Amino acid sequence: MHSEVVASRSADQRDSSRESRNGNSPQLDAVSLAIIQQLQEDGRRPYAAIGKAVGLSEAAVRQRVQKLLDQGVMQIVAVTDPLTVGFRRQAMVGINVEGDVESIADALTDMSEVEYVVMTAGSFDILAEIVCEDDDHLLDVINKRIRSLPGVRSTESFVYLKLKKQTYMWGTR
Amino acid sequence: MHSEVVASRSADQRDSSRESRNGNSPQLDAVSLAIIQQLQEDGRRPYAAIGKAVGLSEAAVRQRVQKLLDQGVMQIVAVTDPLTVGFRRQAMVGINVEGDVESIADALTDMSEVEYVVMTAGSFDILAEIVCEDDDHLLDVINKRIRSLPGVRSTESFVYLKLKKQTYMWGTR
DNA sequence: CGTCACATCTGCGAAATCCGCAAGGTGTCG
DNA sequence: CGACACCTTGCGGATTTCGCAGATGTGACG
Repeated sequence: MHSEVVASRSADQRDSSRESRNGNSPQLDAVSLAIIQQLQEDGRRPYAAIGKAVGLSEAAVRQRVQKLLDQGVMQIVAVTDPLTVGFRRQAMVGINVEGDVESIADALTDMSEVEYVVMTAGSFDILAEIVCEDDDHLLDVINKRIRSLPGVRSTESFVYLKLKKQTYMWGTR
Repeated sequence: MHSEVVASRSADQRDSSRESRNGNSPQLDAVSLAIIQQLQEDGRRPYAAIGKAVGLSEAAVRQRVQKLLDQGVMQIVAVTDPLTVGFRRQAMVGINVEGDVESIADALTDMSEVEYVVMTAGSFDILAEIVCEDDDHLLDVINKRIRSLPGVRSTESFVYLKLKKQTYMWGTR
Protein backbone atom coordinates (compact mmCIF):
# COMPACT_ATOMS: atom_id res chain seq x y z
CA MET A 1 0.00 0.00 0.00
CA HIS A 2 1.20 3.31 -0.55
CA SER A 3 4.59 2.77 -1.83
CA GLU A 4 5.75 6.06 -0.64
CA VAL A 5 8.51 6.16 -2.93
CA VAL A 6 9.80 9.50 -2.36
CA ALA A 7 11.45 8.92 -5.58
CA SER A 8 13.06 11.87 -6.64
CA ARG A 9 12.95 14.59 -4.09
CA SER A 10 15.30 15.48 -6.69
CA ALA A 11 16.23 18.92 -6.26
CA ASP A 12 13.56 20.45 -8.23
CA GLN A 13 14.54 23.97 -7.86
CA ARG A 14 17.99 24.83 -8.76
CA ASP A 15 18.62 27.16 -5.94
CA SER A 16 16.91 25.94 -2.90
CA SER A 17 17.53 22.48 -1.65
CA ARG A 18 18.04 23.95 1.72
CA GLU A 19 14.37 23.80 2.23
CA SER A 20 12.40 22.99 5.26
CA ARG A 21 13.23 24.34 8.65
CA ASN A 22 12.69 27.98 8.71
CA GLY A 23 15.12 28.98 6.13
CA ASN A 24 13.75 31.11 3.45
CA SER A 25 10.89 30.10 1.38
CA PRO A 26 11.33 28.02 -1.71
CA GLN A 27 9.23 30.69 -3.27
CA LEU A 28 5.88 29.21 -3.96
CA ASP A 29 4.22 30.27 -7.13
CA ALA A 30 0.58 31.14 -7.35
CA VAL A 31 -0.42 27.66 -8.40
CA SER A 32 1.21 25.93 -5.47
CA LEU A 33 -0.36 28.48 -3.19
CA ALA A 34 -3.74 27.71 -4.68
CA ILE A 35 -3.16 24.02 -4.17
CA ILE A 36 -2.29 24.62 -0.54
CA GLN A 37 -5.44 26.61 -0.09
CA GLN A 38 -7.49 23.78 -1.48
CA LEU A 39 -5.89 21.37 0.94
CA GLN A 40 -6.38 23.75 3.83
CA GLU A 41 -10.07 23.54 3.19
CA ASP A 42 -10.03 19.77 2.94
CA GLY A 43 -6.88 17.75 3.32
CA ARG A 44 -8.42 14.78 1.54
CA ARG A 45 -9.69 16.57 -1.50
CA PRO A 46 -8.99 14.50 -4.63
CA TYR A 47 -6.21 15.61 -6.91
CA ALA A 48 -8.56 15.81 -9.85
CA ALA A 49 -10.82 18.25 -8.03
CA ILE A 50 -7.85 20.35 -7.03
CA GLY A 51 -6.61 20.28 -10.58
CA LYS A 52 -9.89 21.54 -11.84
CA ALA A 53 -9.82 24.35 -9.30
CA VAL A 54 -6.30 25.50 -10.02
CA GLY A 55 -6.11 24.70 -13.71
CA LEU A 56 -3.73 21.76 -13.78
CA SER A 57 -3.97 18.12 -14.67
CA GLU A 58 -4.50 15.54 -11.99
CA ALA A 59 -0.99 14.19 -12.39
CA ALA A 60 0.58 17.62 -12.14
CA VAL A 61 -1.26 18.35 -8.93
CA ARG A 62 -0.15 15.03 -7.53
CA GLN A 63 3.47 15.78 -8.31
CA ARG A 64 3.33 19.22 -6.80
CA VAL A 65 1.64 18.03 -3.66
CA GLN A 66 4.21 15.31 -3.24
CA LYS A 67 6.97 17.80 -3.66
CA LEU A 68 5.47 20.19 -1.17
CA LEU A 69 5.26 17.37 1.32
CA ASP A 70 8.79 16.18 0.62
CA GLN A 71 10.15 19.67 0.98
CA GLY A 72 8.37 20.10 4.25
CA VAL A 73 6.54 23.14 3.02
CA MET A 74 3.28 21.65 4.21
CA GLN A 75 1.92 18.63 6.00
CA ILE A 76 -1.48 17.07 5.64
CA VAL A 77 -2.60 16.02 9.07
CA ALA A 78 -5.52 15.69 11.40
CA VAL A 79 -5.69 18.42 14.00
CA THR A 80 -7.79 18.30 17.13
CA ASP A 81 -8.59 20.24 20.20
CA PRO A 82 -6.20 18.76 22.77
CA LEU A 83 -8.93 18.82 25.38
CA THR A 84 -11.06 16.38 23.46
CA VAL A 85 -8.13 14.05 23.14
CA GLY A 86 -7.53 13.84 26.84
CA PHE A 87 -4.96 16.53 27.48
CA ARG A 88 -6.50 18.67 30.12
CA ARG A 89 -3.72 20.98 31.08
CA GLN A 90 -1.90 23.26 28.76
CA ALA A 91 0.30 26.21 29.41
CA MET A 92 2.47 28.71 27.67
CA VAL A 93 5.78 29.13 29.39
CA GLY A 94 7.92 32.20 28.94
CA ILE A 95 11.58 31.52 29.57
CA ASN A 96 14.58 33.71 30.18
CA VAL A 97 17.96 32.31 29.39
CA GLU A 98 21.52 33.19 30.16
CA GLY A 99 24.00 32.00 27.60
CA ASP A 100 23.04 30.13 24.49
CA VAL A 101 19.37 30.54 23.80
CA GLU A 102 19.33 28.15 20.90
CA SER A 103 20.63 25.20 22.85
CA ILE A 104 17.89 25.66 25.40
CA ALA A 105 15.35 25.86 22.62
CA ASP A 106 16.71 22.63 21.21
CA ALA A 107 16.40 20.93 24.56
CA LEU A 108 12.76 22.00 24.76
CA THR A 109 12.17 20.78 21.26
CA ASP A 110 13.20 17.31 22.33
CA MET A 111 10.50 17.11 24.99
CA SER A 112 7.40 15.36 23.77
CA GLU A 113 5.12 17.45 25.97
CA VAL A 114 6.33 20.58 24.25
CA GLU A 115 4.21 21.32 21.23
CA TYR A 116 5.56 24.64 20.21
CA VAL A 117 8.85 26.42 20.69
CA VAL A 118 9.68 29.86 19.42
CA MET A 119 12.51 32.25 20.10
CA THR A 120 11.24 35.76 20.63
CA ALA A 121 12.23 39.36 21.13
CA GLY A 122 10.83 40.98 24.22
CA SER A 123 10.83 40.16 27.88
CA PHE A 124 11.09 36.46 27.22
CA ASP A 125 13.74 34.75 25.17
CA ILE A 126 11.66 31.70 24.46
CA LEU A 127 8.00 30.84 24.46
CA ALA A 128 7.05 27.19 24.74
CA GLU A 129 3.65 25.62 24.73
CA ILE A 130 3.19 22.59 26.95
CA VAL A 131 0.47 19.98 26.58
CA CYS A 132 -0.10 17.68 29.52
CA GLU A 133 -2.57 15.19 30.83
CA ASP A 134 -3.08 16.70 34.25
CA ASP A 135 -1.71 19.14 36.81
CA ASP A 136 0.89 16.76 38.15
CA HIS A 137 2.23 16.17 34.71
CA LEU A 138 2.37 19.88 33.97
CA LEU A 139 4.05 20.65 37.25
CA ASP A 140 6.59 17.98 36.59
CA VAL A 141 7.47 19.27 33.17
CA ILE A 142 7.81 22.87 34.22
CA ASN A 143 9.57 22.48 37.53
CA LYS A 144 11.63 19.38 37.06
CA ARG A 145 12.43 19.34 33.39
CA ILE A 146 12.46 22.94 32.22
CA ARG A 147 13.68 24.90 35.21
CA SER A 148 16.46 22.45 35.73
CA LEU A 149 17.96 23.01 32.32
CA PRO A 150 21.34 24.71 32.74
CA GLY A 151 21.07 28.24 31.48
CA VAL A 152 17.42 28.77 32.31
CA ARG A 153 17.34 31.88 34.42
CA SER A 154 13.63 32.12 35.08
CA THR A 155 10.26 31.00 33.81
CA GLU A 156 6.74 32.29 33.92
CA SER A 157 3.75 30.12 33.23
CA PHE A 158 0.38 30.91 31.76
CA VAL A 159 -2.03 28.06 32.32
CA TYR A 160 -4.69 27.83 29.68
CA LEU A 161 -8.20 28.40 30.87
CA LYS A 162 -10.04 28.43 27.60
CA LEU A 163 -8.98 28.03 24.02
CA LYS A 164 -10.94 30.46 21.91
CA LYS A 165 -9.48 30.17 18.49
CA GLN A 166 -7.10 27.95 16.63
CA THR A 167 -6.91 28.09 12.87
CA TYR A 168 -4.75 26.72 10.16
CA MET A 169 -5.73 28.99 7.37
CA TRP A 170 -2.46 30.70 6.69
CA GLY A 171 -2.53 31.82 3.17
CA THR A 172 -6.25 31.55 2.89
CA ARG A 173 -6.99 35.13 3.48
CA MET B 1 9.39 6.70 5.68
CA HIS B 2 6.85 4.81 7.46
CA SER B 3 7.95 1.47 6.54
CA GLU B 4 6.27 -0.15 9.28
CA VAL B 5 4.09 -2.24 10.55
CA VAL B 6 0.64 -1.93 11.12
CA ALA B 7 0.77 -4.80 13.38
CA SER B 8 -2.79 -5.06 13.89
CA ARG B 9 -3.36 -4.60 17.54
CA SER B 10 -5.76 -7.34 16.85
CA ALA B 11 -7.74 -7.67 19.84
CA ASP B 12 -11.17 -7.10 20.79
CA GLN B 13 -12.19 -3.72 21.73
CA ARG B 14 -15.69 -4.44 22.67
CA ASP B 15 -15.09 -3.47 26.22
CA SER B 16 -13.51 -0.21 25.35
CA SER B 17 -16.66 1.71 25.97
CA ARG B 18 -15.78 2.19 29.56
CA GLU B 19 -12.61 4.11 29.18
CA SER B 20 -12.11 7.69 28.35
CA ARG B 21 -15.08 8.75 30.31
CA ASN B 22 -14.16 12.38 30.14
CA GLY B 23 -16.80 14.84 30.87
CA ASN B 24 -16.26 16.46 27.52
CA SER B 25 -18.86 16.60 24.91
CA PRO B 26 -17.82 14.04 22.40
CA GLN B 27 -15.90 11.59 24.57
CA LEU B 28 -13.48 9.59 22.49
CA ASP B 29 -12.74 5.97 23.07
CA ALA B 30 -9.40 4.32 22.51
CA VAL B 31 -10.20 3.29 18.98
CA SER B 32 -11.12 6.75 17.80
CA LEU B 33 -7.98 8.02 19.41
CA ALA B 34 -5.99 5.48 17.49
CA ILE B 35 -7.67 6.55 14.29
CA ILE B 36 -6.81 10.15 14.99
CA GLN B 37 -3.23 9.19 15.59
CA GLN B 38 -3.09 7.49 12.25
CA LEU B 39 -4.42 10.57 10.56
CA GLN B 40 -2.01 12.77 12.45
CA GLU B 41 0.79 10.84 10.86
CA ASP B 42 -0.75 11.06 7.42
CA GLY B 43 -4.01 12.80 6.79
CA ARG B 44 -4.49 10.94 3.53
CA ARG B 45 -3.89 7.44 4.76
CA PRO B 46 -6.46 5.05 3.24
CA TYR B 47 -9.25 3.79 5.45
CA ALA B 48 -8.25 0.20 4.91
CA ALA B 49 -4.74 0.85 6.18
CA ILE B 50 -6.11 2.66 9.21
CA GLY B 51 -8.48 -0.20 9.84
CA LYS B 52 -5.66 -2.68 9.80
CA ALA B 53 -3.72 -0.54 12.23
CA VAL B 54 -6.51 -0.02 14.73
CA GLY B 55 -8.33 -3.31 14.36
CA LEU B 56 -11.48 -2.22 12.57
CA SER B 57 -12.98 -2.86 9.20
CA GLU B 58 -12.60 -0.35 6.43
CA ALA B 59 -16.27 0.57 6.60
CA ALA B 60 -16.17 1.14 10.32
CA VAL B 61 -13.18 3.41 10.04
CA ARG B 62 -14.92 5.33 7.32
CA GLN B 63 -17.97 5.84 9.50
CA ARG B 64 -15.93 6.91 12.49
CA VAL B 65 -13.80 9.34 10.56
CA GLN B 66 -16.88 10.90 9.06
CA LYS B 67 -18.43 11.29 12.45
CA LEU B 68 -15.32 12.78 13.96
CA LEU B 69 -15.25 15.30 11.16
CA ASP B 70 -18.96 16.05 11.44
CA GLN B 71 -18.70 16.54 15.17
CA GLY B 72 -15.79 18.85 14.73
CA VAL B 73 -13.57 16.74 16.92
CA MET B 74 -10.90 16.85 14.27
CA GLN B 75 -10.14 18.40 10.93
CA ILE B 76 -7.94 17.03 8.20
CA VAL B 77 -6.07 19.94 6.73
CA ALA B 78 -2.82 21.08 5.25
CA VAL B 79 -0.66 23.06 7.62
CA THR B 80 2.28 25.14 6.55
CA ASP B 81 5.06 27.19 7.94
CA PRO B 82 3.68 30.74 7.65
CA LEU B 83 7.05 32.00 6.50
CA THR B 84 6.95 29.90 3.37
CA VAL B 85 3.54 31.23 2.53
CA GLY B 86 4.58 34.83 2.70
CA PHE B 87 3.85 35.86 6.27
CA ARG B 88 7.06 37.23 7.60
CA ARG B 89 6.13 38.72 10.91
CA GLN B 90 4.54 36.88 13.76
CA ALA B 91 4.12 37.76 17.37
CA MET B 92 2.55 36.56 20.54
CA VAL B 93 0.69 39.29 22.34
CA GLY B 94 -0.08 39.13 26.02
CA ILE B 95 -3.10 41.20 26.96
CA ASN B 96 -4.48 42.49 30.22
CA VAL B 97 -8.14 43.29 30.39
CA GLU B 98 -10.41 45.15 32.72
CA GLY B 99 -13.98 43.99 32.66
CA ASP B 100 -15.22 41.16 30.55
CA VAL B 101 -12.32 39.07 29.32
CA GLU B 102 -14.39 36.86 27.10
CA SER B 103 -15.79 39.66 25.00
CA ILE B 104 -12.27 40.87 24.28
CA ALA B 105 -11.27 37.36 23.37
CA ASP B 106 -14.21 37.18 21.00
CA ALA B 107 -13.19 40.43 19.36
CA LEU B 108 -9.71 39.05 18.80
CA THR B 109 -11.15 35.87 17.39
CA ASP B 110 -12.87 37.86 14.71
CA MET B 111 -9.61 39.30 13.39
CA SER B 112 -8.22 37.35 10.49
CA GLU B 113 -4.63 38.10 11.44
CA VAL B 114 -5.15 36.41 14.78
CA GLU B 115 -4.39 32.74 14.52
CA TYR B 116 -4.68 31.71 18.09
CA VAL B 117 -6.51 33.05 21.11
CA VAL B 118 -6.42 31.57 24.58
CA MET B 119 -7.56 32.84 27.96
CA THR B 120 -4.97 32.21 30.60
CA ALA B 121 -4.21 32.36 34.29
CA GLY B 122 -1.14 34.36 35.20
CA SER B 123 0.08 37.82 34.48
CA PHE B 124 -1.80 37.97 31.20
CA ASP B 125 -5.50 37.43 30.76
CA ILE B 126 -5.24 36.56 27.11
CA LEU B 127 -2.54 35.34 24.78
CA ALA B 128 -3.04 35.91 21.08
CA GLU B 129 -0.84 34.89 18.21
CA ILE B 130 -0.66 37.29 15.29
CA VAL B 131 0.42 36.42 11.76
CA CYS B 132 1.22 39.31 9.46
CA GLU B 133 2.85 40.03 6.18
CA ASP B 134 5.30 42.65 7.37
CA ASP B 135 6.18 45.01 10.18
CA ASP B 136 3.71 47.67 9.16
CA HIS B 137 0.93 45.20 9.15
CA LEU B 138 1.90 43.86 12.55
CA LEU B 139 2.20 47.33 14.01
CA ASP B 140 -1.18 48.20 12.67
CA VAL B 141 -2.86 45.18 14.17
CA ILE B 142 -1.32 45.59 17.59
CA ASN B 143 -1.54 49.32 18.00
CA LYS B 144 -4.59 50.28 16.07
CA ARG B 145 -6.82 47.25 16.33
CA ILE B 146 -5.99 45.52 19.58
CA ARG B 147 -4.97 48.32 21.90
CA SER B 148 -7.99 50.30 20.88
CA LEU B 149 -10.44 47.68 22.00
CA PRO B 150 -12.42 49.01 24.95
CA GLY B 151 -11.37 47.10 28.04
CA VAL B 152 -7.82 46.38 26.97
CA ARG B 153 -5.68 47.69 29.77
CA SER B 154 -2.25 46.84 28.43
CA THR B 155 -0.44 44.63 25.98
CA GLU B 156 3.01 43.17 25.67
CA SER B 157 4.35 41.82 22.42
CA PHE B 158 6.83 39.06 21.70
CA VAL B 159 7.95 39.18 18.12
CA TYR B 160 8.97 35.82 16.76
CA LEU B 161 12.58 35.49 15.83
CA LYS B 162 12.75 31.83 15.04
CA LEU B 163 10.22 29.06 15.11
CA LYS B 164 11.88 25.96 16.46
CA LYS B 165 9.09 23.46 16.78
CA GLN B 166 5.51 23.13 15.75
CA THR B 167 3.82 19.77 15.92
CA TYR B 168 0.35 18.43 15.64
CA MET B 169 0.89 15.16 17.35
CA TRP B 170 -1.47 15.50 20.27
CA GLY B 171 -2.41 12.06 21.27
CA THR B 172 0.47 10.49 19.46
CA ARG B 173 2.56 9.92 22.47
C1' DC C 1 23.44 27.49 -32.73
C1' DG C 2 22.82 22.84 -31.30
C1' DT C 3 22.01 19.80 -27.77
C1' DC C 4 22.29 17.75 -23.35
C1' DA C 5 20.19 17.73 -18.67
C1' DC C 6 16.42 18.51 -16.12
C1' DA C 7 11.98 20.11 -14.51
C1' DT C 8 7.17 20.03 -15.39
C1' DC C 9 2.85 19.04 -17.57
C1' DT C 10 -0.34 15.84 -20.00
C1' DG C 11 -2.51 11.37 -21.23
C1' DC C 12 -3.59 6.94 -20.28
C1' DG C 13 -4.35 2.32 -18.59
C1' DA C 14 -4.17 -0.66 -14.28
C1' DA C 15 -4.68 -1.12 -9.58
C1' DA C 16 -6.52 0.52 -5.42
C1' DT C 17 -9.65 3.16 -2.89
C1' DC C 18 -13.90 5.23 -1.82
C1' DC C 19 -18.68 4.89 -0.94
C1' DG C 20 -23.31 3.41 -0.45
C1' DC C 21 -26.07 -0.40 0.70
C1' DA C 22 -27.75 -4.67 2.35
C1' DA C 23 -27.92 -8.50 5.67
C1' DG C 24 -26.72 -9.99 9.83
C1' DG C 25 -24.38 -10.19 14.89
C1' DT C 26 -23.78 -8.41 19.55
C1' DG C 27 -24.24 -5.65 23.67
C1' DT C 28 -26.76 -2.01 26.31
C1' DC C 29 -30.70 -0.06 28.27
C1' DG C 30 -35.45 0.97 29.64
C1' DC D 1 -38.57 -8.09 24.55
C1' DG D 2 -37.72 -4.20 21.44
C1' DA D 3 -35.19 -0.07 20.18
C1' DC D 4 -30.76 1.40 19.50
C1' DA D 5 -25.95 1.89 18.61
C1' DC D 6 -22.15 -0.04 16.54
C1' DC D 7 -19.48 -3.45 14.14
C1' DT D 8 -18.77 -6.98 10.28
C1' DT D 9 -18.80 -9.01 5.87
C1' DG D 10 -19.67 -8.67 1.19
C1' DC D 11 -20.65 -6.46 -2.95
C1' DG D 12 -20.48 -3.78 -7.13
C1' DG D 13 -19.70 0.73 -9.46
C1' DA D 14 -17.78 5.25 -9.46
C1' DT D 15 -13.72 7.57 -8.41
C1' DT D 16 -9.09 8.11 -7.25
C1' DT D 17 -4.49 6.95 -7.06
C1' DC D 18 -0.27 5.75 -9.24
C1' DG D 19 3.35 4.78 -12.44
C1' DC D 20 5.09 5.60 -16.84
C1' DA D 21 5.76 7.14 -21.40
C1' DG D 22 5.74 11.19 -24.28
C1' DA D 23 5.67 16.28 -25.19
C1' DT D 24 7.29 20.81 -24.05
C1' DG D 25 10.17 24.40 -22.12
C1' DT D 26 14.32 26.30 -20.27
C1' DG D 27 19.03 27.01 -18.71
C1' DA D 28 23.91 25.62 -19.26
C1' DC D 29 27.69 24.97 -22.18
C1' DG D 30 30.86 23.77 -25.92
